[in-house]
Amino acid sequence: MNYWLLKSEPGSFSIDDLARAPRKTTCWDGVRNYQARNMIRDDMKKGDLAFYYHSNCEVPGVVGVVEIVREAYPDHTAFDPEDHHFDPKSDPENPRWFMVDVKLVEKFSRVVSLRELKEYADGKLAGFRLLAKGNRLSVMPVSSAQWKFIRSLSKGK
DNA sequence: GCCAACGTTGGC
DNA sequence: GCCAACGTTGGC
Repeated sequence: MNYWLLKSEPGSFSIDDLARAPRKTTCWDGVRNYQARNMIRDDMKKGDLAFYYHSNCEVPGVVGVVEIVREAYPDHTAFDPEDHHFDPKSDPENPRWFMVDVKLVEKFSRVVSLRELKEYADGKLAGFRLLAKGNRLSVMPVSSAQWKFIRSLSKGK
């Protein structure tokens, strides 16, 4: 089983939006980066767990856990000219972008903020992709050691 | 294949 | 709102 981190802007779709969604499940649409696409398409498996990360907001950080409940399938929002994520270079015959479905497992009782995670950049979280300079990936792998550590932070304080 | 211009991301 | 970092595009 693999662990992941998924970024979402809470202004667009927050963990509370997910909590209110039918079956607490949503399709993770709108990924338009090839590295992220490849991980979604090739490496994300049903049953994998992912941190839900709020980006571009007042307190960026990890806010909960989701489970991958459906493996990669074409991101249909790329086919819709009305959609914000429309990409004319993707078509149903030869889809360029993919998405998975995720289900809410747990919303943390507190935010594990980016600021807090950075405190461990040279220790427990050395090498964590999220903390790498200039990192902009919206989907990234998390090692099991990193997972356990961040999970323990969420339960502390 | 190079690289400048441009758009996006995302912390602050 | 600013701006640095990065990815993509397209002319050559």
